[in-house]
Amino acid sequence: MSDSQPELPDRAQLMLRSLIDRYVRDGQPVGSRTLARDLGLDLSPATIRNVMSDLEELGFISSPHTSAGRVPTVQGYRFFVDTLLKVQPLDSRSIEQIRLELSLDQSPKDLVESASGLLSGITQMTGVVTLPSHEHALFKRVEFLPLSENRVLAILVTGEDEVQNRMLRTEKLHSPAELQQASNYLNAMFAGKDLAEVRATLLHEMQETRSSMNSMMMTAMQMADQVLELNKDEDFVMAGQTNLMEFQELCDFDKLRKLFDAFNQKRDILHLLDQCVHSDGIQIFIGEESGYKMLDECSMVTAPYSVNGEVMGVLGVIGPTRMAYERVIPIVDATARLLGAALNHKE
Amino acid sequence: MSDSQPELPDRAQLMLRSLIDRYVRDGQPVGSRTLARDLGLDLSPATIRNVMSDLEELGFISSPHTSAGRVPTVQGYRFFVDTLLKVQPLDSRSIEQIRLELSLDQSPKDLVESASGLLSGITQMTGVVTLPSHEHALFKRVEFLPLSENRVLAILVTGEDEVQNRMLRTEKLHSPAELQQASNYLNAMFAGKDLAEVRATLLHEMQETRSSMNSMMMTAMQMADQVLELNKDEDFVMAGQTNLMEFQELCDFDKLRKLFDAFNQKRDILHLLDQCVHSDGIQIFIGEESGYKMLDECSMVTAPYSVNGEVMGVLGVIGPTRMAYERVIPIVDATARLLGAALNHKE
DNA sequence: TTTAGCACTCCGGGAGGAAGAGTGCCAGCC
DNA sequence: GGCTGGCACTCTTCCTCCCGGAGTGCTAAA
Repeated sequence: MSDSQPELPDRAQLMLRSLIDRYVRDGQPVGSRTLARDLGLDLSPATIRNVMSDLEELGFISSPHTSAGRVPTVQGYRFFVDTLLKVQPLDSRSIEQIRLELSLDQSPKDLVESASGLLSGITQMTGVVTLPSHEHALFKRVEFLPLSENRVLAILVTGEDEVQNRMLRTEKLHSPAELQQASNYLNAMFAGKDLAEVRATLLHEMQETRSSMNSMMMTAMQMADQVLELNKDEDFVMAGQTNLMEFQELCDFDKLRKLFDAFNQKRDILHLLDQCVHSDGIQIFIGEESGYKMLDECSMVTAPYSVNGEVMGVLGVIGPTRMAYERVIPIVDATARLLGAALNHKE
Repeated sequence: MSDSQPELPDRAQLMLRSLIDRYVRDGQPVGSRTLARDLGLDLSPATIRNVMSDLEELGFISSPHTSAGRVPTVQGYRFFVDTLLKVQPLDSRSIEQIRLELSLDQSPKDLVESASGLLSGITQMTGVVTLPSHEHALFKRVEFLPLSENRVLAILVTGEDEVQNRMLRTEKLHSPAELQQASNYLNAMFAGKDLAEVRATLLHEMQETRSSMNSMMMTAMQMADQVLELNKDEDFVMAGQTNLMEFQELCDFDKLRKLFDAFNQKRDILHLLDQCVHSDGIQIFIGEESGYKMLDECSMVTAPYSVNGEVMGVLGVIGPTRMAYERVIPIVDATARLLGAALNHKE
């Protein structure tokens, strides 16, 4: 499949390109006459029809019914995106707009909100941004505060003063002094280390040196383990869901409902975004490619964003399959870079 | 107006009631024949028509067009809700379901999520619950953690171990010992007091005794003030927005979009909910009564929920004007009580 | 290889008509 | 005076039919 059409004639490529352009703009099936005009070459509709027929044979376009022009198929979009598309960099004005918006003094959480707002605002589709992962943040310190009964509040400070708290339930009551000792011990041991590494060390230590640990160390270890355990919960932020209601191809209450439900559920979307974390660079799911029915008529363009070379999360845009990929891709790309940069200034 | 029809004949009331019942069930304009059958009395459609004509005159019902039966107006619903409705308590099975769901060990935030989920699940409409106000929580203790530069992390523990943190920026660097001193001072001074009261005392002290304070006290006061300052942000949680897509009367993309946008915006909804905080008991906005265009075809049934007699927030249901008020009201009512109770167990 | 011509197909919209639902009003009945 | 049957009228909804437009595929010729 991958190399059975390495030599799709230039003219056919040009036509596919032109057809997609046109279809993206109008949302109407494109006929041979229209295409002939758009193309600018001096070809008659009849000629165009022949080539279109070839393109249909190859599965790049299809017609909704006998007399209705052609529409790109998923494979058509795929070919277009993979080999026809030349992504031009985003114009500097838009870049400045994004940079400006993200340069305001904001917490990481707010930055992420801004980014998704920007994505949806600029593209008029739905923006989505995962919260930055803490997995590889640096352990700075941990403090334990005794609460009532056998509950302890753990405060974990990471990286450049990101704070998380966890409520722990301990088996026995600990005095403030004990807790202080435990945190001192942990802080001395782990300060400046990568959280994932801390966790690994922790597990290892608890297995290997269990017998030789005194009870304070043991307590400290167990509590630290509890603190880090919950550290993997992922989440994302969305904006502009309702923008999707403006696209006729999605104007079906049933489909739309399934889509919105999936947005609220978060699970499936999260799973999809997860798949994009490790594809360094732009990742695109077109229509059914995502594997989720509710996204059958949608595409998703994503890019990971990173700080200091470490991937922190993913952001992207969800819209109808018929979207202006060459416009969306640079937007997503730029936003990812600029969000990374903005987060870096924080850290 | 209010007493020009104190004496709407019983039969007319019965008919209005019956008509609304029917309309709520079917969503179709109700004709005289149908109503005659529903009513059970031995009256001919012609008689019914006469009374309907009166009800129309009074503004309680109206007909979409000449030959289409009648539909309740907002005033019709209002009259129904205010004087015709007898709210029967919720059946014990549903109550148990709610109680059970809310009795799981959850944080207040999770409880609120559960409550809105329950509201939307049971009613098949949209559930909304404000987060419990912290304004009158009890001050338990505060801790300050020095971070880098001149930033300090303040941890405020209230009530029964609710934790909030705030990042403070202080003018000068404080040593850990100073911070410890400050928190000791504040904890000794305010433990067990109401947050609002703490705030008031704080402001008062800072004005009155400024000159006689030593710098440590001053610092402590200022930081405490900063901590409490941000304590008023309100927010709510929604569930089941998409349920509204199942109602034909809302199946207009434009209206639906405006509605969903308002849900995401939060501002207007929050404002509406705010109005319901102090109406002790069920509050109902029918159609345009809310004053917001996007809710013109919707109604909202709310009830405040409280802990120990102190109102903590509001919850409610948003659905089409044509909703089964006598079913929804007890659900909202019961959920409010049970949420209050569940939060009380926490506190 | 390209093109003009032609027959064919299918969608969309408008016209027309029939059926159904409901109304208002009137005249008669209890 | 209230209730009822009857009747004419209105308005929506749905179906069908039909036509025009758009676009196709095929063929034959340049």
